[in-house]
Amino acid sequence: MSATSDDPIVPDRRRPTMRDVAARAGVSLKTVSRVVNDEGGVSAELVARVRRAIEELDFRPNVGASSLRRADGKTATVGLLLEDVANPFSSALHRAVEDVALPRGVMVFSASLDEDPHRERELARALSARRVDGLIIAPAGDDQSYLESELRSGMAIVCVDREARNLKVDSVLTTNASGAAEAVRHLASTGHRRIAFLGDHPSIVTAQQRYQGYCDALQTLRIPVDQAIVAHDVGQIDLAERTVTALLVRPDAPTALFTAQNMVTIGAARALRRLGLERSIAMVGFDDFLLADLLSPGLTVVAQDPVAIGRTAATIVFDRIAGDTSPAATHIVPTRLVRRGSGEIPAPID
Amino acid sequence: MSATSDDPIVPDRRRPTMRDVAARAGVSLKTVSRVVNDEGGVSAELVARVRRAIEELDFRPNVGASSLRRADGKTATVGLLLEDVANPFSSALHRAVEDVALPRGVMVFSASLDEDPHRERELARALSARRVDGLIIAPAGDDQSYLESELRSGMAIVCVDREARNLKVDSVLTTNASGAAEAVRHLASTGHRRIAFLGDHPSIVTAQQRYQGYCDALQTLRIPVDQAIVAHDVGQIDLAERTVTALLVRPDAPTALFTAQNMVTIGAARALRRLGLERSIAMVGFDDFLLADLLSPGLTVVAQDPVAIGRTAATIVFDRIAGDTSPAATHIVPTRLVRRGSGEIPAPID
DNA sequence: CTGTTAGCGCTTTCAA
DNA sequence: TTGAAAGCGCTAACAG
Repeated sequence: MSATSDDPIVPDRRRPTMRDVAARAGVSLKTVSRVVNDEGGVSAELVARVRRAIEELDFRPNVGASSLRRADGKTATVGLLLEDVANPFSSALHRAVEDVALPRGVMVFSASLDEDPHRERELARALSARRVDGLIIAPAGDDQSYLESELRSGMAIVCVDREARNLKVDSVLTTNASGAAEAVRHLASTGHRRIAFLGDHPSIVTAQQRYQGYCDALQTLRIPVDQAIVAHDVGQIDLAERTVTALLVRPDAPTALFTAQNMVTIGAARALRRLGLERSIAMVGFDDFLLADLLSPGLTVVAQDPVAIGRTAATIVFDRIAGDTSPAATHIVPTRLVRRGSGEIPAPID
Repeated sequence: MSATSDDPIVPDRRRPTMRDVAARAGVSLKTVSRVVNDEGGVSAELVARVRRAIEELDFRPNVGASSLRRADGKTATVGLLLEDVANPFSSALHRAVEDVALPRGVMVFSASLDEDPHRERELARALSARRVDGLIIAPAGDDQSYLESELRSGMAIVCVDREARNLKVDSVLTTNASGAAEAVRHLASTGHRRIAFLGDHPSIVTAQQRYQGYCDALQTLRIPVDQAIVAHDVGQIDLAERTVTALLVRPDAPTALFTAQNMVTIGAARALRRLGLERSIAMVGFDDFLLADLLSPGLTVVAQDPVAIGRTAATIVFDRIAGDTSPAATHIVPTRLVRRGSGEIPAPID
């Protein structure tokens, strides 16, 4: 459905430039530049005249042109490459970055990588072509050496969620392994010994680290890892749902689930609900989400802190842009176990 | 926590330019330009030599510089101004815009307005200074005439979710009023006559339109609007929760709720759950969200289609950028009632 | 097919 | 305190 108004949209004006402003104010180009950039050293009267001309012409400085000539070459833009701007983890992180960038007059380019290494390189190239001052990236591929030349030519780069491979840059990470281990120990503390692992594709580093944490915890508890109740690569809701359903009808079904990714957790919750088992099978998910407390039982999770990750990464990027040349460092943002019910269902006594 | 590696990060190289590439390949600047832009009319041998030089130097064209000189002045960037990049509606829309932009080689600047008209103007100005080819905006303020000069100088502008005031541009809107009316009629169809309205601040146009739909439906049903069970400006989860709780302990409490915004719906669901009334009080929310089907009962909603809105808006922007000068039009993306249980609880027989 | 010259809008450098 | 000239990296317009 669509309604149409009357007159066509047609641009009818060339944008005014500093030259136009200068002519109108009866001053030189450089004086306008001084006023626009608050450089000082201009008489009050000329400042007023220039300001008025700017108003009248609706002049907007062209930051592209200014950064071209400027000594430091800064564009006052940064790039943000995330898994998917629409997922809750990414978008919370995005917002945190924005909150650091905007007060500094910096705009952010954002885009989604979809776990596609080729797409990662394309987008990094596109951002490089736009001369972003900084880049915050959650790498999709397993080799970031292609960013070497950006780094050497002065682009500030910080990795979030996953560290860069073959590239020395700052990174801001979650405690994936120890968080996963905590989830498993928590389940074991109420008697569970058959705890299933359901995670994303193991080519994703964080998925691997969470699996590692699962294995570590089981080993400490002297519980053997049983591949029959381990499922990798079930990172989509419906896939996770089907897998959990299949798992639970087995004779030696698990009594507890550790779901190592958001979509997996949701799929598993659906399966439990459909089977009427949500109060019998214990479950802890990795990564929190809105509404997890509204389900019945509430969903126990190991919560990440995407806002802290984004804020930290952005702060580092701007420090680097401002000239910090200290060695690259890794910053860890801890996870937190949030008990809501699903993770506190005890193992059957049998 | 943070771990440090060894060598400091220090830029050591000026970015190569076309001039450098030309020198290395032993050709003129213009030949490099031709190769970079696939203009054709260059011998295979020179193309190869230029390509090699580009590889060796790790040259990246500077789109800022090129757009400065280019006749059409295009920057291959668009701006996206949303309510909050972290909320599900905005971020789904964001992703849809990205999916239209990236295949065309266009990068997107995104930012959040937080319902702040001043912030809207600041950010629009920042995007204008970066010479975005197009702007997709969900207006926060009630006057967009300040964008007039951008429009006249050729920036393609499309509004989403809310229409522009005092500015003739395309807009892509949801059926707010009729969707709300459908929700109310749906509740009335199972006998409800005391249906509460809980919405966002009425200065927000969409909130107003949804309230209008609520009133319209009641009028058609010959049910008087009772301000005692109407609450505006409860757009935060905890506020909505408290308000619903207060509403339900009244002697003449409503038997059904229409919650006109996402956060309101969530707050109301929490209140119902806390009061143990989730199977007694009917409820329909405006705007869908992940997991609404996992609650018990499942949440009945009037679903918007942020992906369709974003895709439509982006397509229009690119048509405009490509030269479409037809009159501004309004495009409507319909809502859809999704029955999941909460909206089908009948009124008590009393 | 290839190259030269000028200039996009701005800041830098230097002179008045 | 003010301004003139040069040039950032690139493409347009024109020659050869």
